[in-house]
Amino acid sequence: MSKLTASKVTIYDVAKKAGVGIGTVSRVLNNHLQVRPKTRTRVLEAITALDFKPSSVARQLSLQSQIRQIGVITQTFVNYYSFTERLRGIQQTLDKLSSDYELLLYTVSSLEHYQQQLTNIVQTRSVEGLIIIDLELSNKHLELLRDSHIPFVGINHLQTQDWPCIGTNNVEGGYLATKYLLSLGHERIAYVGDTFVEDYTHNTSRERFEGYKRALEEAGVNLSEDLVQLGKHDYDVAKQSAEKLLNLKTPPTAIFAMSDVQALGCVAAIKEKGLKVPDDISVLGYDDLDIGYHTGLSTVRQHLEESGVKGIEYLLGVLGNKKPAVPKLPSPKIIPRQTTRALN
Amino acid sequence: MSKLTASKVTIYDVAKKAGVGIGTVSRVLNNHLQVRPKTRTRVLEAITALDFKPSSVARQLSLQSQIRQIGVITQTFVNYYSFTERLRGIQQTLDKLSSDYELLLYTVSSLEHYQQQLTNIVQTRSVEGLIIIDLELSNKHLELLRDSHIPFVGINHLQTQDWPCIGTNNVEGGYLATKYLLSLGHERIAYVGDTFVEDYTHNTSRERFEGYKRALEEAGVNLSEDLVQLGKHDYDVAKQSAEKLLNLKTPPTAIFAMSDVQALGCVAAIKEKGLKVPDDISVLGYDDLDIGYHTGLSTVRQHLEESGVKGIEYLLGVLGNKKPAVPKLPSPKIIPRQTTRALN
DNA sequence: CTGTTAGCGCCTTCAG
DNA sequence: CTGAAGGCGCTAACAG
Repeated sequence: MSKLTASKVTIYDVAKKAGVGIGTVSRVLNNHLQVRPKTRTRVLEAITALDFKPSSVARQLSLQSQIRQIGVITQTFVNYYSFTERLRGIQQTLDKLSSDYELLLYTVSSLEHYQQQLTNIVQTRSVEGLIIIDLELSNKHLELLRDSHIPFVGINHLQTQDWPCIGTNNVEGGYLATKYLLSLGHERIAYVGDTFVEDYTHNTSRERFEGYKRALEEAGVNLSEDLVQLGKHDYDVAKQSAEKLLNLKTPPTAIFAMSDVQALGCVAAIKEKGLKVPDDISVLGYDDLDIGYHTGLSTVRQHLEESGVKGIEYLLGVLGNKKPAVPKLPSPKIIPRQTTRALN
Repeated sequence: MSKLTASKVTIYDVAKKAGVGIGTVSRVLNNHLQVRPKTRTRVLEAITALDFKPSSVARQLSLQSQIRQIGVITQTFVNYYSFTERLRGIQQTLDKLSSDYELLLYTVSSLEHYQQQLTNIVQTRSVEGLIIIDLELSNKHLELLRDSHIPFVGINHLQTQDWPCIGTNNVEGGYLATKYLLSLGHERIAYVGDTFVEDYTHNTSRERFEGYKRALEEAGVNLSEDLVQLGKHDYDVAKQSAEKLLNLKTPPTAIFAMSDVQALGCVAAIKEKGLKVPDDISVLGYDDLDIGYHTGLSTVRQHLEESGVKGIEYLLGVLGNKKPAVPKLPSPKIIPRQTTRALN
């Protein structure tokens, strides 16, 4: 039978209950062995009886030993493959470079949520640095972060804005992808990607589409509306998009999907239709996820894991008062595998 | 030119520099708007000049508002697919059920590291609850955690030990998997899995192998050593294992891999050899990862995401002083897709 | 509007 | 071996 009240139990309560001073309680708590076994047990009993839990905050303040944490903030696990590979880079590098920091994971599911999290982070200062993945930053919140003096870095795209960001150029990636397909002789090239949105998330799909458009223009190929399929970032949705494409009067001979997962959806649709990849239709993904490698998917490498590595390296540099330049990632790169081939 | 010294700057320093009292500094810090704009700016200037960063710890102590965190501890991103799906369940459910907690990610790379992390967690009490994924718990550390009164729950296998654990029965899973292949007429069934180890990680591979063995025995099928290929948990390693199997005098007609990733490695090896899945050889994975779905892999569902959901639900229950029973997961379940078929 | 003061819960001297 | 007292950095309530 323990008390049901949740009111804070402090060492004072424990000391009183055990009939000792708080100093003694503190000593048994920290295993300072100069405590007579008997009193020690008395204290221990009092602790369990009262269900006492020491306050880590008070302890830290007294000890002058702040727990150090680095925050990672991203969307709530939609599109979590690329996030995971980035996180892996972050985690492993953090492990290698410093054992002082713990990783705190923030996820946001809406604009409000995002803003609330940012505000919260700034106010509580629970985190010494922040990595922002796949998310935009409004001027207001940019200022907020700046004022807080909490170092931060974005990961996804090239640094274009006024804040440090690590990633590759999505427009270039889309451009390269499309040029690659063009070079294989394809002209009816479809684009399967996320719906363009103007919200708190980085508009990756639009950027890659821009590159796609530009490459087509340069090649003098008409961009036909019906070859552009936008939808939710999801395997099944992409599969449906591909089905629509296949049902066109003149279906595409190649599909450029803005992510590997979506590309796999397209591949599935094509196979279900009884067609072959790449013999009948080529499919090119984007990301170069591990699963792309595992499935033989042709894709565009955007150096996901490395982006995490560089991101955390940069942040640790700032925190260490070296004034590092914002690192650069290699350009996106075509990785041809077994889902693309030249048009006969 | 800012100071290079890192010695703590406090509000007292700021107050002195700005020629005001600490109360005023606190007020501008917290936007208590009863500050004359002029003094406000003075304070702000002092803050930037001194590069003052308020102590979140002192603030929390004063406000009596502990930041609440839940820890997730696991191996450092080997085998991160299943971990990620579990984490997704944890994260989403936490988001749904409570906005009070943040997720803290611990990863361990060795036994020492693991023990150090646990000790650290217990001592600093930085976390109010702990989810332990794919990791074992020695009696010593079990006691450590118990003494700390930090609620914890394991995720991977069925509760067999003396501590709460959520997961499915791996022996049963291996058994079902093998029985399924037997029912398709296969007898030369290979097992591709992780090397058996006795360390801090949960010995999942051995458990599934146990089930495999049992099913073969029951069916009166001889377990031949050369059909058992153990190695690192890795796509490429599994691929090599499969290559070895294919080079046997009498290769297997079916492969049971202990994970989807390894199963995909086997599939790749078979295809490279010019053989077809499942026409020539059946491959059965384990996990039911999203990528299994994406690739049409036959597999054993172990309810990964749901394990995360139940894990965090349980923990939140304990933290909320309801005394929840340890949740149970549905049994492992065969998910036949396109990589298994009956032997002709 | 602003300076001063009393804690927040714990750890660490310093006496006894 | 143990109790008492000061202080960690900050907030909030209280006088001015």
